[in-house]
Formats: sequence, structure tokens, C-alpha cells
Amino acid sequence: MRHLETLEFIEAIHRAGSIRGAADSLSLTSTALNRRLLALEGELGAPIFERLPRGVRLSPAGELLIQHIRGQRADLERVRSQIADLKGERRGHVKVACSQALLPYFMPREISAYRAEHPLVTFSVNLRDRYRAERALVAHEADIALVFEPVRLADVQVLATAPQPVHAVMARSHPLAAKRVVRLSDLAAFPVGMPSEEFGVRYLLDIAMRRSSVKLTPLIESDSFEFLRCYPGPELMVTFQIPIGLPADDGREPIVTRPIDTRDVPAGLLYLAQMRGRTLPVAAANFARQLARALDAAEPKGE
Amino acid sequence: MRHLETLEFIEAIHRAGSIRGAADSLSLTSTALNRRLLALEGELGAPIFERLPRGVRLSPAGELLIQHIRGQRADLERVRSQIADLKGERRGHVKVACSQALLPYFMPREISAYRAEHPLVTFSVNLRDRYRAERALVAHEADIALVFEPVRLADVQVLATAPQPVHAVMARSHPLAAKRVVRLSDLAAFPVGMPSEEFGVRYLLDIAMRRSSVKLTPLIESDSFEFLRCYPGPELMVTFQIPIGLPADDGREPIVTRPIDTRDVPAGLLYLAQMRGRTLPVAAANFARQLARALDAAEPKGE
DNA sequence: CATTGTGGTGCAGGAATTGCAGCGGTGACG
DNA sequence: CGTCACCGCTGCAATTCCTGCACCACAATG
Repeated sequence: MRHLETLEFIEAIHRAGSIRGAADSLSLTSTALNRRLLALEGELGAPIFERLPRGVRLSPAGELLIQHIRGQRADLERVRSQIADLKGERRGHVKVACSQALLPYFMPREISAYRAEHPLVTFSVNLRDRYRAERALVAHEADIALVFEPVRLADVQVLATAPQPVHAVMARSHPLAAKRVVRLSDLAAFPVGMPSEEFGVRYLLDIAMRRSSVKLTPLIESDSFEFLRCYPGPELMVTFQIPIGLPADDGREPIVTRPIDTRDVPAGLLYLAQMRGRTLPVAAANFARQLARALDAAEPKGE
Repeated sequence: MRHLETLEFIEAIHRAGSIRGAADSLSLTSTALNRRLLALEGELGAPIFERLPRGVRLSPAGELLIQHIRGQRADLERVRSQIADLKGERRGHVKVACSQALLPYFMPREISAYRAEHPLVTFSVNLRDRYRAERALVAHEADIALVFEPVRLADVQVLATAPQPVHAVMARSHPLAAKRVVRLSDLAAFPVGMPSEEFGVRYLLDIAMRRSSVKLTPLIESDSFEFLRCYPGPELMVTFQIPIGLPADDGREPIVTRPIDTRDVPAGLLYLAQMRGRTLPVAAANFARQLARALDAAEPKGE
């Protein structure tokens, strides 16, 4: 789309941090790029970048402009997708930002289900913790976000929610595996694998620990649930996960999961969200609708 | 702004109804315009206009595109205004769509008050009945709308409301001028000047008449409140208006106004609104805030 | 003090856009 | 039924606009 070229260039300069650097990445001369920037600043009546000795940095006006640019591109993308839609071509691209728990089972299943009906739709799935998922929505880096226990919900519109009680994850041979529901005090006797602080599960556990004065002993802290789950079991270590990030227990898995009593650790909420006020492209809107249905259906699951 | 040029051209073609016609109004050749249109349609992958023997007409894809164009231009305008704002230049342009009652007193007073503090801000004030005011918001022809008893409020965000009881307007010598409050049944004895059907006041009166079985005898129906008010008084004619459209009664005006009992005709609501989800330009947002304050302050007025 | 990076500028070549003339087609009108 | 006017569209030449090279001034770096 030609008329957004200059605006794309601005964003490239922002990314590269210098005009010459951006020019290289765009296969252009710095001259041409510089000229375009100067022309745009002229029309705008204000500098878009502050000139520094080692490059450029966005001015306040530039911050405004870059946000506008992202919005324009996203809206154009929406129009293109709607036009393609009314031509009958069910193609498109959906950008999803989600928490780690969604990656192993939920998202693959949902995406493959969607693609079974719309094979021309492609996907980007990016792992974003609860802070960055919301920023990704606002920066138009993602169309929809699926995030556990989001931080602040400004500029974000909630499409659906699903309660997710925290589960304890352990080896099948673990003593606690005999219980149907695990109390927080049960866990104090065993070493635990703690998710790091950016995760919603950790957030809920920290609250619970402050409230109940039960102290868990973190053997390992990691930002990878997969690592925590796979850490060898002889240590009797327990880790945590929410149901949507757990496989169906078919009796053969080497690990088992037990819900933690919600009187000790309240159930968190999984949020499906988009940027407030934005009209999503057709494919993204349809996929979001499917996800919302899936979350509603999964609600009585919990084990 | 160069990068919106092509999109502006599309809108010009839409307005003119033909490529050659638009080319003339743009001081261009039909060749150039046609080429641009074809290029854009190529990039978009779908025709924007249906080709008719006597010109062109928007295709469904074009309808989508033209809405996108208007949104982009309005958003760019917002960015420009915000940039000008942070440069300290308090300039800008505010487009207001409002009901007739606001034109004689309220809008002039508010605009001149605003311009006293921001002399670089200019205004467009357009009369739009309650149907068309909302459409003007959606089409980005107006930033804010001030409308009495709006029709449907979809795609419109309400910023403030003010109740406006309907008043009877009559000559100072009129028999009913002796009363402090007028009942609907009082009016049956006199000829009335009716506002035409597109007005909110008429809407309220029609409802009241259906409900109370009191029949008013419309001597004159007009779409001009000014005409109705100025129609010579010997006929003892009564007409209607809401307080915000009435001058302050200083005892010297040849006409007087009396509120109609709200048990007969319920008070209507004056709505200050903008398009849902839109971020207004700085000047428009500030002016809207002032209007909201003015409406709140005017509430206990009513005579 | 030289080197290396930055943004900015004059000038010439080149690419993209424009305008002119003309084609084929359709509806209005005498 | 022929004429006319208007429509969208296209080949070719002119022009305009944009690009790229060489170069400048400047600041940080070593």
C-alpha cells in the first residue's frame, strides 16, 4: 500500500534508532529517507525525532505519530480482510499474544480446529506475559490476547473470561497424589518449583502465602513451566499450573495434577481481550468468537 | 498530507459520481485520476467502484474503504491537533452538529466564551436534525453533536445530558401568560404553531397528545422555530421551544414563555455526544468538556 | 588528533506520474 | 435510426518528483 510507505519508514527509523541504519534495512539511501522525514516533519510542523549525536530518538510528537501509524496500518489491514471476506476468500492472518499456559494444549487445539474450517488463515502466536500482552494489543502487535490474571485493563476490552483454579503438579508417585484436593498447608512439607514473578499463578500464590502465613520452600524458580514440569521427580518437588495448561489425565502420564483448595488459593481468571474500540479483522474476530465459546465450554472442566 | 491524497481522490470520485467529474473538481485530468483508481484497485484486489454507463458507483468494498478513509483523515487530524497542542499553539477546528434550539443563544455564547480563551480555534456549526446529527458523527462530518431527543444511539457515545422541559411560547398579552405553568388542556383552546416532525419537541408533543387525548389545532407547521416565534401574535397562537433555545426573560421581550406541566409533556433530554470509540482532537475535546459543564450548570434553570 | 559515526545539502540521472489524443461503448434526443 | 454527449480506459511523450552520489559540519571515541 503505497500511501503508508512514508509512515512505515518512520517506524523503521524508530526501530533502527538512526536514519542511516533504517535506510540500510530498507535497501534505501540515507538521503532518500532523510528527505522523506524532513518533508513529513515540514508538513506536520513539528520534528518527529530529536536529533542526537549518535542517532535519533522519538520526540513527543513522534510518539503520537507512531501510535497513529500503527492504528492506521491495523485499520487498513481490517479493511483488506473485510474486502477479502466479501469476495469469499476466507484468508487472513491472526496475531495472538498469550500466556505460557495456553501454548502446549489449548492454542494448538483451537488453531487447528479453526484452520480445519478456514485453511487460508494463518497465525502468529507470541508468548507475552501479562504485562506485555496488554502492551502488544495497544501497539497493534497482536489482535487478541489470552492472558491469565491481567494487570491493568485500561485500553483493553474483555471478550470472555474463564475461572482457572490453580493446580498442583507432581509425579504420580508423590504422596500428595493420593488426595483429591490439595491444601496449601500440605504443600509446606515439600519443595516447590516456583514460576517467576511475571506469571499470574505466582501472583496468586504470593497473595495466598501472605494471607495464610504458610511458607513454601522454593527449590527452583523458573520462567518455563515446561522446565518445571519436566524437572526430575525423585525430589518430590511440586509445581503449579492452571487446568488449561494441563494435558487430559489418561492415567498414563508420569505426572498428575490436583486442584489446590480454592479456600487457600483463589481461582484466577483467564481473560480473552482485544484493544478497546478497535474493529478486528474478519479472521481475528471469528477466531476470537471461537475462543470465547471454547472458554465457556471449558468452564466446568477444572480437572 | 501526501499519503492520503489517493484516498481523498476516491472520496472525490464518490462525491462527483464519475471519474471525469471528480477530475475536473480536483484540477486534474481524468487520465491521472483513472490511473490512480486502477492502481489502488489493483493493490486492494477488488474493484472500489461499479462501472455504470453514466459514471461509477461505490461497490461494497468501496463502502468499506470510504469509511476507512474518513476515519483515517479524522485520526490524522486528531494527531495534528495534539501535536499543535504540545507545541503550545492552541489552534484547531471544531465541527459541531446541533439541533435548531441551540443556534440562537446557547452555541453563540459558548463558542464566544471558548474563543475568548483560545482565539486560534475556529468552528463549524451545522444544523442537523436528530436523525442526521448522528449520521454526521459517524461520517466524521462533525466532531461533537448536541441534539434534543436523539433517535438511536448506536455508534454514539453520550458525554452529557440535560433535561429540557418543553415550554409554551406566546405573546406577552396572551391569556395563558398569566399562568406560571401551562397544562396541555389549556392549550387546546388556542391555535398552535407546530414544529415539523423531525424535531424532538414535536416528538414529545405527539406522544403527549396520543396519551391524553387532548387535540391541539395546528395553525401552522414549520421547520423554523424562528419563524414560528416571530409569527404575528394577534392570532393568540402558541408555539413551543425548550429553555436552552429561549432568551432570558428580562420583562421587555414581546414574547413570554411558560413551562408546560411535565405531567402532561415529559421533559426531553438534550444529549451531548461524540462518535463511539473516537479520540477527539484537542480543541474539540476541550470544547466538549466546556459544553458538558455548561449543561450541568444549566440544569436547574428551566425558567 | 585521526577515525567513525551521525544528520543534512547541491546536483545530476532516473523513475513514476501526468496530460494529450484517441478508442469502444451506452444512453438521451431529435 | 442517426447523432451527440458522456462515460471509462489506453498508448505515447513530457514533466515532475524522487533517488543516489559526493560532500559538509558536527560530536563522540580511541
